[in-house]
This record gives sequence, structure tokens and C-alpha cells, in this order.
Amino acid sequence: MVKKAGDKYHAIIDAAVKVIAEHGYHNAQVTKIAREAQVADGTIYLYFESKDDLLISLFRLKMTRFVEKVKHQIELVDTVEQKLYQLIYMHFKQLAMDQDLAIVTQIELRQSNRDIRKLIGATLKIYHQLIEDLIRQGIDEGKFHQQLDIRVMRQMIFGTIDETVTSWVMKEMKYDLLSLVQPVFFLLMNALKCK
Amino acid sequence: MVKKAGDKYHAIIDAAVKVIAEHGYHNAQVTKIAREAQVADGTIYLYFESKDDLLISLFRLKMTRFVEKVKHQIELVDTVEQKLYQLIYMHFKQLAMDQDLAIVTQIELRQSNRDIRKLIGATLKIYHQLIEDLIRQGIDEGKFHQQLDIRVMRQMIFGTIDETVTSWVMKEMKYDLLSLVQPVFFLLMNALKCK
Amino acid sequence: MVKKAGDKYHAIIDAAVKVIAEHGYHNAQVTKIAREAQVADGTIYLYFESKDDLLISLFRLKMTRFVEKVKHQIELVDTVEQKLYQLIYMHFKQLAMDQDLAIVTQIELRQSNRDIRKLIGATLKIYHQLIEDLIRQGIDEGKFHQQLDIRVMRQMIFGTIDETVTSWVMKEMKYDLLSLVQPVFFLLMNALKCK
Amino acid sequence: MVKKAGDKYHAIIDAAVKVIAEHGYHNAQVTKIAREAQVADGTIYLYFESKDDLLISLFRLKMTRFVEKVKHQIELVDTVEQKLYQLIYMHFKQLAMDQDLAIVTQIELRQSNRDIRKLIGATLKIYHQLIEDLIRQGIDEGKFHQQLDIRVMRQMIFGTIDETVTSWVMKEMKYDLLSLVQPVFFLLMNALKCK
DNA sequence: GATGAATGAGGCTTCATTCAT
DNA sequence: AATGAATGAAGCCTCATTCAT
Repeated sequence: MVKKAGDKYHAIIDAAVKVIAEHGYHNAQVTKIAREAQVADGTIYLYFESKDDLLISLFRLKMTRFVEKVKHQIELVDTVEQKLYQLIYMHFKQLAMDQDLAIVTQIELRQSNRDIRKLIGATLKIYHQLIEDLIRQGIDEGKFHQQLDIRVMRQMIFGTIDETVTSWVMKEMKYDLLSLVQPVFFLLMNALKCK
Repeated sequence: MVKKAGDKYHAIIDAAVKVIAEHGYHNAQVTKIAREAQVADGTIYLYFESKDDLLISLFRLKMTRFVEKVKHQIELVDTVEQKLYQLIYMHFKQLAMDQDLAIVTQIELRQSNRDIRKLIGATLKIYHQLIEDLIRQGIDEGKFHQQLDIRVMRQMIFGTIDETVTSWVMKEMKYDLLSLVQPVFFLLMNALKCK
Repeated sequence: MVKKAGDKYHAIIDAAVKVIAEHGYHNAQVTKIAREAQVADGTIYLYFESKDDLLISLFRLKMTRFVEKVKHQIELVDTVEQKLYQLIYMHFKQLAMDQDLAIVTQIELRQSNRDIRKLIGATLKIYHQLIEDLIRQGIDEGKFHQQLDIRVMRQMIFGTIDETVTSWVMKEMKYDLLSLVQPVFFLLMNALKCK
Repeated sequence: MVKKAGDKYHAIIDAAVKVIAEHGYHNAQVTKIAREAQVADGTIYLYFESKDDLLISLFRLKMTRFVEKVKHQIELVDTVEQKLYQLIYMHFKQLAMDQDLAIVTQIELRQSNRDIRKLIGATLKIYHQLIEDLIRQGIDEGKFHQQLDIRVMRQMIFGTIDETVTSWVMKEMKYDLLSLVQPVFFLLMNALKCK
């Protein structure tokens, strides 16, 4: 397999995102992706072991970048409140700016098979970790409840954010996702903060 | 098409749930479902127009019952707090008791194709409606925040509950889902309540 | 198998003609024919051995009646010219009056499988025989050519008549078939007569 | 879809003709045709959209060539008598030389479904046109009857020729079709000519 | 490295026929 | 005699993957 460095590696991944967003997971045949990437069908197999490998790589690449950006932005601010705000803002911002990616991650990729889902689950753990670190900081600083299960808190944060994005995608992105940063932040802070 | 009344209608749906839970959405062939239901392949087409129709019917039937039970239980109590508690409790309870159904609704059915997902979305609206009614009651009674978008509140409630169940399923149901009723309820009340 | 005498025997055959004319040979399922005949699916198998048997019986019954009528009418006149005229007239007349039957015999039944076609061929022989008898009379009376192969003459008569009807059916019976009796008779007489 | 130029396009069509002639229309499964053409099942779908498309293409290709040859041969002679003779001769000659094709066009393809039959009808129009042009020439030259409907004349010519071939095929080609060119020509000339 | 024609396994669905009532 | 729910065999087509060029 060729190293990832090549232009084509990213061209294929981007083509996959576009094709899946446009035609749906079940209509994203290898041939279609190859045509969109302007390579031959066989070329895809020089860069990826299988179609599954392409999809996993796609999710991993995009997710890693996604998390990296959130993480980087969070490190620029100090208080846990600001960090949570940045997390929600960056999450919404990135998907609002790349609507194809939003469709793919919120809807289409969830239709993939078990093995892919498992690996996606593994990739998501990094993001979950990030959220749990944030929660721990909040608890340490005495700002968040101490008795609550961190996992449950994380599930609330991720669940709320994820459901908000999914609803927005399902409504065909007809409203401004970023306008929901504020209310979502408010609700989550309310839920978590130690009064 | 034969009427739904027959034993076989439900036998087929139950067989489908079991086969999908066991083998996954993409390995739930009609032949497998038929064998599990102890009918011939063709018999399925006496009760359902297509495999898609079977899956949609499955979800609609189970979801309708699900919502009916939650709705019924909620009506037995008065305060909005009790209602929210019952909602979470019933949601977790029903899926904890029918783990095959949990796998199917949380994981496998989300892999279905666009058309099925659309109809599933329509069915879910009933549940969303139920939650929003509950929120409105809370607002009317002056217990919940008034300035917040009801949709965002609903997304938080549903997103948190759904993510909690999905995480539990992904962890292969190794812990007691019902033990999370209390903390989830606490967090959600915290988030919503007007202080 | 029940005897043919019953009402249902003919009800089923007539239903078959109607269903095939309406929906085409490949969409004439047993269930549809049964419903049209107002009997149960299984009842058909009390009167016919198989669907093929029904179709063969249908053709044989209709064909026999058809030929009988032509034969009877021909016997009422003396000269071979009058007989040929009656043959063409009766052929066109009967199909013009029963357009469903016309569709079935000219178009749909020709789509049936090999075995049915073979038996249909056998049934057609009676009609061929009738035509050849007529030709022989013409030759004997010194009115038709004597050197020509009777089979070729018969093929011309039948071929011309049959193609004329088929063309009419293909044109959705938009013109009056009976207006073609005269010209077809004229052409055929021209061809055959000894000058 | 790959272009028709490839060897395989014709290999598949020829295989289809052979399989249909040998096993009959209803027993000409895609798998059988593929095996005969020595390609994989899927390969057929690189060259044809569907099985129907293959059958239509088959008929169109063979029919077009057929008509082209007849047309070409007719143009080599001047008088309408010679042209009619060539038409009959070429028609019989081509089918006598390719008996598989004869079986397919006279018997099996007529068993195809409505859509295929419609397109076959359209293709046949070219041939009908050719015959009618010939008739018009005969009339213009004062050799054929002028009062007769050209359509009826064409139906006689085509009907007689077609029935002659069909009878020959049904008799399992046990006699020499070409020996019928002369008598058929004689009969048709007799019918049409202005005396 | 790149191509793209060829492969072939596998599944949904139809419908003539049966048989318990 | 009549019913009609149940049967199950059989076929068209898709598409991820390969490999000769």
C-alpha cells in the first residue's frame, strides 16, 4: 500500500465524503468514489485495503482533525466554563462549515456495518476522553457536582450536542446551528454546575 | 395482504428483532428471519410488502407500544418531576428488559437505508412530542426555564437518554442500566429547572 | 377433476380471457383469474390440471367454437368464392366482436411457453385443414391453380388473414376490421384463381 | 456501460441466440447465456442494462442487418418483379442459413413480454416500410393494382412470407425453405399484378 | 504506480400449486 | 365441492475486489 502522503490519498477520502453526503451510504459505490476522485477503481486499493478501510480511515482522519481543533481551542482558554463553551462552539462550527461532513458523520456513517461501527466507536473514545477531562477539571475546581458519575455527565454533554446536530441535519440545515451554542451551553452548565 | 391480526404477523416481527439483534442488520436475510419465525420465505410477503416494509413495521409497532407505555405511566403521576422520572425510568426499563430490542433500536436499525430512516424519523416524532408536552407543562407550572427554546430542551432530554442507552449497549450491557435513572434524572432536572 | 359441465368451468375460462386481455399474459396470475371468476384459487385446480391446462383449454374451446362457426357458415354457400369470402368475413367478424379474444389469440397467447404453443399448433391444424379443403375444392372445380403446392396456398391465406388481424390489434383496433374483408378477399382470389 | 465495439458484445448476443434457440425463451437464464458466451454473469451487465435490453438489442441488431441486406440486394435490380423476388429470396435465404436465428425470431422472441414486443414492433416497421416502398413502385409503374389499400397489400406480402417461415420452423425445418421462393413469388405476383 | 474490464457470490421477491378445514 | 393461507424453488442483478496490461 502506498503511503498516505500522496495527493490521491486525501483526494479519495474527500471524494468519499462528497459522494456519501450526496448519494447516501448505500449508494456510495467504489466506482462512484473513484470517478469523483478522478482515479481508477483499482487505484483506491493501492491506498486502502478495502472499502471498509477507506471508510474507517475517512472517519479517523476527519475525527482526529476535529478533535485536534477542539482540543487546541480549548487549551487557549482557562476556565472550565470557557472550555465547555469552546467545545460546543467548535463542534457546531466545524460541522456548520462542512455540511457534507455533517451529513456523513451524523447520518450516513451510522449506517455502516458492525465492524466499521466498532472502529468508529474506538475513534470516538478520544473525543469522549476530551470531554471527561474537561468534566474532571470542573469537579477539581469545585465547579461541577462531585457525586455524579463522570460517565453519565459525559453522556449528557455528548448526547445533547450530538442530538442537536443530528436534528439540525435532519431538518436539512434550514436554521443556523451556531445560534444554538448559547442555549446548549446554558443548559449544560445548569445541569453540571454545583450550586 | 393478510391482516395483521394473525399470529404470524407478530411471529415474523419478533423473529426479525431476534435475528437482527443476533446477526446484525446486514446479516438479517429474509431466509434467516423466515426460518426463525418458522414460516416459509414467501409467507413473509403475505404479511409485509417487502423487507423494508417489515423493518418499518417492526420499528413502528415496537415504538408505538414503547411510547404508549411511557405515556400511560406518565399520566399516572401529577408533578412534572415525577413525569420526567417516569419517562427516564420507563425508557431504560423497557430496553433493559428486552435487550434484543435495545440492540435493534440503538444500533442496528440506524444502519438501515434512507427511506427506512425517514419513516423511523416520522415515528420518533411522537416521542419527541411527548417530551415537548412534558417540557411545556414544566414551563407552565413555572418550574422550568421560560426563555429557552423548547426544541433545544427536548434535544437535551432525548439526546442524554439516547446516548446513555447507546453507551450501555455498546458496553454489551455489562452494567445495570436502571441504576442510571437517578443520576440522569438529577442532571436533567438540574439543567431545566428554574432556580 | 370436475366435469366441464359446471358453470365455473366456463366462468374461469372467460375470466382468463378477460384478465389476459387486460393485464397481458405475464401478468395473468392464477389469483387474478380466480378473483375475476369469483372463485377461490384452489377451485381452478378442481377444473384444470394446471395453469397451462387452463390456457390450452381456453384456446381449444375458443378455437373449436371459432372453427365450427366458420365451417357452418361456409357450408351454407356453394361456390368456392363465396366460401372464401365467408371464411374471411367470419374470421374478422368474430374477432371484431370479441376484442378481448382478439388480443388474447393474436398477441398474448403467442407469449406462452413451448408446450402450450405446441398444443396450440395442434389445435390450429383443424383450421388449416378447413382452409386446405377449401383450396382443394377450388382446384377440383378448376378455379384455382393446379400446379401450386396446397400448403403454400394455405400459408398465404392464413398468413394474410392473420397478419391483417394482428396489425389491427396492434393499432389498438382503431379502424373497422370488417372493411378489410373485401380487399383481402379480392387479393386472395387474385392470387389463387386460374386465369 | 462499455462500448458495443468489444468482442464480448457480439459474443453475448450470439450466445443468447443460441441458448434461446436451444432451450426456449423461458429457459434462457442469464447464467446460461453467460456460460455459453464464456463470460461471467456480471459481464453481461457491462454491455447491457438488463436482460430485456439484451433481448431487444439482439432483435434490433439482427433485424437491422437483415433489413439492410434485403434492401441492398433489392437495389441491385430494377424491375419491381425482380425486387419482390429478391425480397422473398433474401428473407428465406437468411433464415435458412441461420436456423437458430429463425427459431428465435419466428417463435421464441414472440413469447417475450409487452415492452420487448413493443420495441420489436418498432423495429419491424422498417421492414414494413421497405415492403410498402416496393408496392408503391409497382403501382407507379402501372404493374400493381391502384385501387387497393397499400397497407392491406403489405399485410399480404409480410403475412404470407412470415407464415411460410413459421410453418417451416414448426415443421422443424424438415424441408427446403428456398424451394418455396418460387411458388410464394408466383402467388404474390398474381395477387398484386394489374391484369 | 495506475488502469478499468472482468469476476461471481449472494439476496429479495414472485407465483403456481397444495392441503387442512 | 370449495376455500385461501401457506409453501419454496428459482432467477435477475449488484458491486467489492482482482489482475493483466
